[in-house]
Amino acid sequence: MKIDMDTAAELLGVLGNHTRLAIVRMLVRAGPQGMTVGDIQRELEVPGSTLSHHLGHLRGVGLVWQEREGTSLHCCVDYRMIDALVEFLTAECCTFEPTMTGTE
Amino acid sequence: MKIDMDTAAELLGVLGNHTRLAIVRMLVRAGPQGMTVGDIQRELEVPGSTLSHHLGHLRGVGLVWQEREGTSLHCCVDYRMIDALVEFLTAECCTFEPTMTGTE
DNA sequence: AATATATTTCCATATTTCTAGAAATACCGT
DNA sequence: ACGGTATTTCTAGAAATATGGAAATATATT
Repeated sequence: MKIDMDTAAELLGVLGNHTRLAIVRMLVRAGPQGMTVGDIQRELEVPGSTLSHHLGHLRGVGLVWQEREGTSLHCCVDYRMIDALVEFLTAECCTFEPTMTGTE
Repeated sequence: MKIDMDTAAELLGVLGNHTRLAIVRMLVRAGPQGMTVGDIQRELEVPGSTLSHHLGHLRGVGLVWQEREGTSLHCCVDYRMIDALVEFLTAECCTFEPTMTGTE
């Protein structure tokens, strides 16, 4: 997956918050089955409304998706987005040679 | 170079701004000799005070350092910081197995 | 229907960030 | 010392973000 600079800046901005980065890290570690909002809330000890707000951000940029299971919402991270961000940084910001794929 | 989550969040936040990401990308492409503030300003067409503000942020987290040459200030990106960020993302956020280096 | 649990939405407030003009500072050439 | 170019600091307004309580919504159980 290839992302442009606007998308990259957006992803970076969303991850550039302590709480949200912690959420993503937790979700990554939780593996494919993810965690419920409540699980996250208990671990992070953050009010529900605040957590929901942050999850909204993460959902908004596609880093996290949710699936209802009964009364709970399972949250899963989309690894592809993180991979895409790493790829962007590596390709665009880690070399002083113009990108070899020559997109522009 | 290994960074912790607070540092990573800080770096991500600073890079999560369109203008600043553009600056870093430009500096990376400019190579080791970097660019002057004026060069950046001409390319980005942003007021000096605004640019200076953003450069301050980048300097603050160590992503950019500056060296005076006459009346101009040469700006250079610290590749190690970007590498460190990529490493952090790869190690902490790209796998659902606990880090194999077992730091905690 | 009533209750309980899980989560979000609404709302207000506090704080930070972005932006940029104006003034100040730094350096250089004459 | 003066004038010019480069850049920062000061200042402030506007916009965005963060936070969390209270009410609303969704689902399940009895």
